Amino acid sequence: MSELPKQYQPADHEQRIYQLWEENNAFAPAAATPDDKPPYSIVLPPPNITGRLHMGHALNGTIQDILIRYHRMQGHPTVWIPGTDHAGIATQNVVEKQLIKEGTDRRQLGRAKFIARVWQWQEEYGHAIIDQLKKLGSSCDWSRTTFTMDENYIKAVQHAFIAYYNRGCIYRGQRLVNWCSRCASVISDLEVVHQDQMGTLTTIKYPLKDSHEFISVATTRPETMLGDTAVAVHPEDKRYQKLVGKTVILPLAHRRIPIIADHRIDQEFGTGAVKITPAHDPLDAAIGETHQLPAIKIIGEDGLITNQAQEFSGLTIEEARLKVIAALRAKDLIVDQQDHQHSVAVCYRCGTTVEPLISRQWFVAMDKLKDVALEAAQKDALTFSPPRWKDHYVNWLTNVHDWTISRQLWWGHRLPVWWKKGTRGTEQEPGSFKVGLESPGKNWEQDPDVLDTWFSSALWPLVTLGWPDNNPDLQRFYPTSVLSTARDILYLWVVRMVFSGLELTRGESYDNRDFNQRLPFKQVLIHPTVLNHQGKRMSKSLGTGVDPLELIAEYGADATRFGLMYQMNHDSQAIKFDRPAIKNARNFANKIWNMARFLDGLPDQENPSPADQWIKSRSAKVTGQVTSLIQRHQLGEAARTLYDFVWQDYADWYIEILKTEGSTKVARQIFKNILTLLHPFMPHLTETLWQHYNYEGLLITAAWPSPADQPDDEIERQMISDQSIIETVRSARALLELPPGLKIKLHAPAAVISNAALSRLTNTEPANRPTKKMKPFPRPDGQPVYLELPAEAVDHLERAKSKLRVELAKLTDLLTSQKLIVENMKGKAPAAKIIAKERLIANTTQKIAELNHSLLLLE
RNA sequence: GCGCGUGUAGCUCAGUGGUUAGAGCAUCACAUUGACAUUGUGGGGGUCGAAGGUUCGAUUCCUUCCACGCGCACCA
Repeated sequence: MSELPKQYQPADHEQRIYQLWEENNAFAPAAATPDDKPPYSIVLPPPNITGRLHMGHALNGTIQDILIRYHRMQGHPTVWIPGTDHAGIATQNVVEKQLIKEGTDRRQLGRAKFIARVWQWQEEYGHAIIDQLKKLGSSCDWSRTTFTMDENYIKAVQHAFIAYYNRGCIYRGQRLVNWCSRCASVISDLEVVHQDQMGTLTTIKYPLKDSHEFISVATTRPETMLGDTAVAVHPEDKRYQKLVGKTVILPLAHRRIPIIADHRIDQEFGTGAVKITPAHDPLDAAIGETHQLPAIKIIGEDGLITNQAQEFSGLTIEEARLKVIAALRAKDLIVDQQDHQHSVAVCYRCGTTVEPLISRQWFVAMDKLKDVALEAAQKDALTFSPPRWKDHYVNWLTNVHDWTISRQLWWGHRLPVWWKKGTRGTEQEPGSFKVGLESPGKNWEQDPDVLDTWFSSALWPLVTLGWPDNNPDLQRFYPTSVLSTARDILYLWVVRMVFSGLELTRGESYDNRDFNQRLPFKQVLIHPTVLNHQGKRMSKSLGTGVDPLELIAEYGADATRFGLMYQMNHDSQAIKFDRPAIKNARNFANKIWNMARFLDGLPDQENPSPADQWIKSRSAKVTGQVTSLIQRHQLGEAARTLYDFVWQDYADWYIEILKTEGSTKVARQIFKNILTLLHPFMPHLTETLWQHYNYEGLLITAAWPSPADQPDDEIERQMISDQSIIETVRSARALLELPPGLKIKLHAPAAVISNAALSRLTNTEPANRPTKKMKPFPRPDGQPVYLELPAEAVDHLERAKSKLRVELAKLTDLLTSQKLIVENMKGKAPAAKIIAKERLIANTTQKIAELNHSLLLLE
């Protein structure tokens, strides 16, 4: 056995250990299970190829790796499947920016060359984040690494589209959608975020036909009046009831539009009368549908005013707004303009204001898919941790709208849709396409659109396991065991995986799986968001981020992992990142390292002590607790339990006692158990030491311990009592300013710790009985330890006395109030409670007597 | 606007209807040339966000309010 260096230097071991695991194929699932344990599987949420490892990845990676390593050690055939997402818009943006720097753009390049450029980019940079995950120690089965644009993935996506289409779950329709003019694409409702902005609320007079009267409407978007097809009021609005059914002449456009009544109008807002623009506003579209109003599209996909609006045609929205207001003002039709705060829809990728407009797109019909996904949650076949996320899931799915899945981008999955040449986008459109893998023939061309990135991500657990083939992997590892993710993609991704999985594994080809077997995963773990120390979002642009790679370089992967876990509470929504916690975890790693060095240097010693029994009991208890905590996904609590056990019980107490007495065999056995329990949290350090000791095989595939001994509550109680002796002596020594080197006499009866050890830990000499020269110092339970003090210490004795008097006063007050409470309790509280309280009073009374006695002897 | 979460020591967080509310970090004092200064020991530090209510008793349960965070929403 070689000698360990004085400090644990992560950089000297991490890479070497990781290679050792890879060389031994340790990340692959075990083939057979002697005791028939069920398979355990997790799919890694695929990071975007444009991404760089951030704290969220580091946290989620650690959580998943702990679960994977724990189950692997428990003997389950375990697999963690990694991969990356092609991230349509994000990646296209990155490459487009590159092109702009080169002085060109994608349109000049053309579609085929542009796609080639994206692939080139992907090959060069797309694996960066995977390499970074390895640095964390992630034990993914890299042989299964999947990219959402792999050949088989592309096939699977098309297969899914076709299956959905054939079952009526995908349709092409003309509807109001969100248009991002910068991305030049439609985006789904979930890709829109709302931002509060200051704008202007303009009130405009609309003249009534055959009258000199007006009806005034308020709007933040005057330019859309060009597309108005009605004015709406609330049916019960007394101001307008007599106008309902009349006609107004729409200024500028000179069209006749009706005044209608609809209960969705808010009488309180503005003038209570609203202009209705069905082609460019969601509420107006809904009202338009009810009242069968025409929709006039006055804003096009290019973000410019269409030729539906004569002299405004070709203007940008801002230009049109100014021109409309000027024209209205010229006709004296503006009543007033006020500052107004309202929320504006913007694209979550680029922040561009989203334009609602009517467009023909492809949609997933959610009505057909949501019910079974809801049922899964309601019947708890799918569970959430923390459980409150179930409500969010149910609520969102209950109110879900159809999902717009086509995108007018170039980078992504092409739709398996074929058009008769020249028919797409024309009035003859319906019926002029076919859906299928192959082109129907010469005169057909493939739809140029691509699918929403989330459409392919939604198939992730399926395709990574071989779907659409019902192959052995799918049979073995599907449904996966848990899905761990951040909350911000619950709707974008998690929900969509659930209904996709449920729908696409139906039927004979999949052994007529029942409902539970069709879910992509059984449990959803929503981990906290890592915020910076001020509780603000970590953001690269604001410079408020912490780079996990930098932490790994400075403190090591294990410290980064353990420090994160130590801070985490799985039920809370945030972690305010605390760098000292990572440093502390680094110190912890070093502490363990030095415990190993100490054991290495320790000659074998069989000098049995009750302390051996005590540490065995503690170890057994902690083994049980940690197992149960991991099982319940309470990883933060598990880390803290281990930390306390290792540093306090094992290092500070047991090893210190071992310097006097005890069994090195027991010490080594417990240390081995510690390495095993700690392995999921600190894999490199523990494996390094495991190899150092030449233990059998690799720790990564070693068996998870079950408690080797019965916890012994009695000995643990005795040990706590013994510890209080030592603490009381140390406290007294500090209080009386006794020189640390000075040996004094001590009398105190200990049960677990021998006199020799006691003597060493307190720097005292044992005395068999209290002599007259000895002074009593009460322990927390009131029982005294006796110390024989040197002459100079007696000067400080007054301190001990006054401390004791303060303590006595407090206890006397406590006793009085306790007696009062128990009087009040009589006849009101349950008998058992009263008895417990009375016992407490007896204890307090006895303790007061003990302290009084001590005080008397001190005087 | 509706909903969810959080508020406990200087900081980050545990915890509990009933004894004197805990930990880590930070801080202060002391120690240390044999596992470890990435160490050890001891100390100081909190009217548990505010106000009401339920209860013999509330930091804990309920209500309201305040602050912060996060969702959802068709406020034209």
